[in-house]
Amino acid sequence: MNKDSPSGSYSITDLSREFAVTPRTLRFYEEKGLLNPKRSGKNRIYSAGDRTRLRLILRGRQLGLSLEESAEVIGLYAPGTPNHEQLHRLLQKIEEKRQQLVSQREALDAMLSDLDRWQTNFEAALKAPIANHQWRQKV
Amino acid sequence: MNKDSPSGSYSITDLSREFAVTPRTLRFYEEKGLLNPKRSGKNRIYSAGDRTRLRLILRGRQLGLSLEESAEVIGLYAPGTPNHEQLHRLLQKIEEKRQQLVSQREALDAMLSDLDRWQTNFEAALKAPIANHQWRQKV
DNA sequence: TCTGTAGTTTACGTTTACGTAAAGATAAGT
DNA sequence: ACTTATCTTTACGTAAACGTAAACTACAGA
Repeated sequence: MNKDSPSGSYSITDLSREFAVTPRTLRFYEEKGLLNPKRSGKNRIYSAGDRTRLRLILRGRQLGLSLEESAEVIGLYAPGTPNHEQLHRLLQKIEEKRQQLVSQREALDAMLSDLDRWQTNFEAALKAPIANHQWRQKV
Repeated sequence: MNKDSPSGSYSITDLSREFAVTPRTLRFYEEKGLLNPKRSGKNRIYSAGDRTRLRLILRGRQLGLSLEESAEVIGLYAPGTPNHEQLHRLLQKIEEKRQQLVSQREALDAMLSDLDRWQTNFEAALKAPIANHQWRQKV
């Protein structure tokens, strides 16, 4: 089945291409219970829902969620009547991740300013040709 | 040696406590060539420089750098005369990480807006008590 | 002297997220 | 009919970053 089959059904290669993952990855996600494609004989046949779940999983991955965490998240999209307590847990996890991003950005900024200082020192030293080469041995 | 020993020398537990890592981690970093503490007999004795290197490593870790990448980074701080080409590589790596953070933030935003939409639907459904429970089966 | 605390080395174990190889079935193209 | 592509399952391999256990040394205090 190619890109746009009748009302959204995809082969394993369709999805693996669209999302730039290997078929192995899709089978692995299934093995872990994150996907449950129907079968046409032995062949996997993915629905539009499966495709969306995959997108969610990959979105989680991009965020640094483990597959287990992603499973928890997509579990929220599935049930007809969502659980309020689950929702709370998810929002909490999202908040954690947000904090993590903030923290990472701080690390990045610290690194960049380290680099700036170091580069400045370096350039300054270049301008004072034979001068003292003792900036700081303090690494 | 406790927290403030003569001109900065630290035991393995000093550093592991200060940075909230296990001694095992410090030995592991040494095994990987990221740290090179002096020895007092068999015992490791960390200098202020070692401590700074550790901080850099952990900063990298927070950023999601591998130890190998961190090694590359701290290699830049070490040499008396830094390498211009190395610097370029580092700046490039930093830029990559910045992009990664941007991308992660996008994923987070997408997730949050998904959640918002979903939550809105949910609340709306609650207000229309016995109404039709067919929001979207499209997961 | 006994016990506790901190240090050492060596080495195997663990988790996550797949990669990769083997061996075979099926369908399409020539 | 033969080749090629795509699919399947089963199963072992891998890399990173430590954890954990074993077995031992060294020193400090009661």
